[in-house]
Amino acid sequence: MKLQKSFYQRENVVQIAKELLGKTLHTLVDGVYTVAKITEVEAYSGRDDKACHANNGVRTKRTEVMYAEGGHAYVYLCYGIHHLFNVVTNVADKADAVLIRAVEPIEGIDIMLERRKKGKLEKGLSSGPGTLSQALGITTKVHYGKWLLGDEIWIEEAPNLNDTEIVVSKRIGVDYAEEDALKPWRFYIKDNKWISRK
DNA sequence: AATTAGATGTTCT
DNA sequence: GAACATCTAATTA
Repeated sequence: MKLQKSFYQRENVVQIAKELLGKTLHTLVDGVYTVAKITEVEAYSGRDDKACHANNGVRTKRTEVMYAEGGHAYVYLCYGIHHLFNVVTNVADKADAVLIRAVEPIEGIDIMLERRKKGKLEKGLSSGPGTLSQALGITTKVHYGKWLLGDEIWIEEAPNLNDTEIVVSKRIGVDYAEEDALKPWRFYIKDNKWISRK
């Protein structure tokens, strides 16, 4: 069962980010189906968060989808190489989003190995925001602005985790955001090996 | 084990 | 031109 609009369009991005842990991310690209469990996420807020690309109304071609209603995919190119996948949340014009940072491969593993040019299943296959996108075939070209209730990319329901199974930390790679870099908005599943880093 | 360089699109200066 | 929500392979210690 796909997560519905009502899940994405709530107010609290941080809460949504937490609840995404343990859910499954599904992609169907070029007729190939893959599934992976979300193990690590980060929340970004469109207001009062210097780490967010769309902070305080910054509106460019790249950030445009973040201003759409919750339930769209925000995919952008990082360092000119990596496609990073985000889920837009909240109602239109708020520009909140959740970055998916790591996943655990569930289905279509042979396809992921091929896309990543790896010989065997190992941590490096999909634990990291750039590598997970490559494993699942997510690209800016195909997925930027896609509606998450369609049949190319979507997330399916799963029970929420207990707080005791979730580890909280500050976000990765956002030191330039001054005091906002300290926000405890990164969450990952405790004792799961599919994590970008401790 | 830790550090570094190189890949390179989009945005801002 | 510089910085950036990164990853990998190579080099140094």
